[in-house]
Amino acid sequence: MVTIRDVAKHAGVSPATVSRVVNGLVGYSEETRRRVEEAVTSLNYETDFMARGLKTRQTSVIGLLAPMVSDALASEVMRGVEEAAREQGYAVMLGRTGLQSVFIDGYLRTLRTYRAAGVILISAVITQETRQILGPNIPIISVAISDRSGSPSVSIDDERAAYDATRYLLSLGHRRIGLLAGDPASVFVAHPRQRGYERAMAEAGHPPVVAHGTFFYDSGAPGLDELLRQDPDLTAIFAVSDEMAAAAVNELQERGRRVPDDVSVLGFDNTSTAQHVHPPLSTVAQPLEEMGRAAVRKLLRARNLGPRIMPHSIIARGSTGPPAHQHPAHQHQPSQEL
Amino acid sequence: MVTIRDVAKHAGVSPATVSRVVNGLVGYSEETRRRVEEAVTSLNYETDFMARGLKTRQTSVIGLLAPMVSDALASEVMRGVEEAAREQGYAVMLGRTGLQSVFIDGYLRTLRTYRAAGVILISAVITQETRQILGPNIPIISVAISDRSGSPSVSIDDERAAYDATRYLLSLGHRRIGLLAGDPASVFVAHPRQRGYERAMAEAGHPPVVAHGTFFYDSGAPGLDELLRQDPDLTAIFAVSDEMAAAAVNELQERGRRVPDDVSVLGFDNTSTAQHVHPPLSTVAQPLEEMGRAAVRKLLRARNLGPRIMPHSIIARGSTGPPAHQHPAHQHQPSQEL
DNA sequence: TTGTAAGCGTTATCAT
DNA sequence: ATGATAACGCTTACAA
Repeated sequence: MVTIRDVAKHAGVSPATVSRVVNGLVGYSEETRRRVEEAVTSLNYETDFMARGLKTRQTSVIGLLAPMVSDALASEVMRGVEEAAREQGYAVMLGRTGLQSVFIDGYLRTLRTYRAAGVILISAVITQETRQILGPNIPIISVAISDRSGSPSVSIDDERAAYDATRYLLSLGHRRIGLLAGDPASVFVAHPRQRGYERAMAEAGHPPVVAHGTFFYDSGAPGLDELLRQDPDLTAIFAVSDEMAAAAVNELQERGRRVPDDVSVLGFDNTSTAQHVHPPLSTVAQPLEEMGRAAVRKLLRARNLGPRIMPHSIIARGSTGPPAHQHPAHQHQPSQEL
Repeated sequence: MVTIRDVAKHAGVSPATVSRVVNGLVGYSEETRRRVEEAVTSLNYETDFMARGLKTRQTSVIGLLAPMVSDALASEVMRGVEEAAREQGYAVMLGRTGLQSVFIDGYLRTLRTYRAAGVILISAVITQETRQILGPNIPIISVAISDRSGSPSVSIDDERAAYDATRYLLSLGHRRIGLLAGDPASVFVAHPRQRGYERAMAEAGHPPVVAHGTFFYDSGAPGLDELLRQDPDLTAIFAVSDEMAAAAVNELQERGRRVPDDVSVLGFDNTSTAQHVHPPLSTVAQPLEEMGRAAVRKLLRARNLGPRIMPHSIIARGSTGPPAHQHPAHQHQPSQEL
């Protein structure tokens, strides 16, 4: 292995000077710089991160903790994180965490002993304990989750996004809109999304119709079933994840109902799943990749305080449209544009 | 920060002894062990990986390089890698690589200076250059790619799997089977999969019908179009990725053809995509997660030589069935079980 | 502008 | 069975 001393010898300077040049500090002549750089390339020298880390008490690694939940979502964020990290010269250390915080603690500890430059949490909330394990020197930030604690975070306004999405369905003329919600106990974003829906429905004077799923595909069909049991005349389904929405579309068609002619379906997150169903899913988009990039930048800046809210948007694809007509027994409602 | 000296002092022994106990080496009395362990827990001591890495020239880091291609596939493998690594006390350092090897070289260098314990390559092939950058001390292994070079790898037999898949379609009674192939130039598995299909078709005495896509969803519809142009009477489509197969299913239905009644569709990889289409995709399954786990184990064993072939299987779901009947102009072929 | 030297926290060698 | 001590390769005061 070629060390900094080898380079120093080759360039005829001291190790200290080599270190200065390599790290772009000040305090050497142009001529020296040239000679050192020549030596570096000709010897193919590379800084030993272990030695540097031991000395500086910092490494260029960013810890990235992602849950097993909604892989497609985490994948998008990860892409953004990885790209931004690479551009800034950081490596990404990956940990997959379940819903249990058992693993997350372990990872946090590992990250601390590796002297990580920072930690990014996808779809998980920063607790007191989290902060405590990490100690005061390692910053942490959460992504894609509406954090109410005021901790550093990058996310959309989930409540508002769900509200807007419901308004969108309302503006299409729908009145009987069912919510395929998530389990608030296990997934944090479930709660604000449900609140947004309920607020929009309340404002419009329509009763909410809610069933709970797990965010995963498998829970979509049973959830739809439950919704339809509560109100067989639903003309629109709003699912808080694309996977559940996709399952709803497929199950609806299985039952002989056309999408969107008979029932509209709206998803959430704009993951790749949304485009793989037929018709493709209208959905609420989060700028996932950009959120990942933003998280890295925010983490690495000194001022890493408070939440950062990113814009959401509603992408209308084929799975939503105006309602055909209400159930024969009910009054006919012409579709209305808002 | 609490160091090994603090523990030594607390336990009334030397740092060397603490090190021996912590690392489970020999050379200390039962009584000493007890005292040291008490000190470790009561001081909450944790080994500094940087210092250890500097000294031992090794860290418990496994580098994981995944392409942007077919995210769902990489995700599955990653899960297996991450789990196995954690169980063995290793951390995973993630790099996403494009199809270009530009990034991969950079990551390899980073991994080397971090003194990684080993490197896992998903869907990418180990080249001479790769090996050279890594040096002789860091083992590397590729996953989910049929490597012909004899380098360490974990994969299925892609040629054989495609052959078996085609035979499966043949056994259902299909004669006119189109292949939605991948681009052999950009994705390595494309080639053996195409060969397997061609071999099975040749043996059965049927002409191959081939169109090329990119493995991604978007290339599915155009690919199907091309296939149907070559032979409008195709009764089965075999796509070498689930994404292309999903696109084919959707496009087929868009054109008013029923799946599988009019046309059967078979996918490849058994990613989550396969279950999100309607009807759910029959597909060729690779034990992706298990392959990830196997890769970690193989990497960490001393004897890490040659390829390891994992079993593939064909999962019949709703998208395949016997052909209804041939084109009216042709002879009727009763469906036949093989 | 440049060099010397003292660690960073650990492990490994060599005594005892 | 245990302890001194010397590295590992780097950064950083402090000197010059």
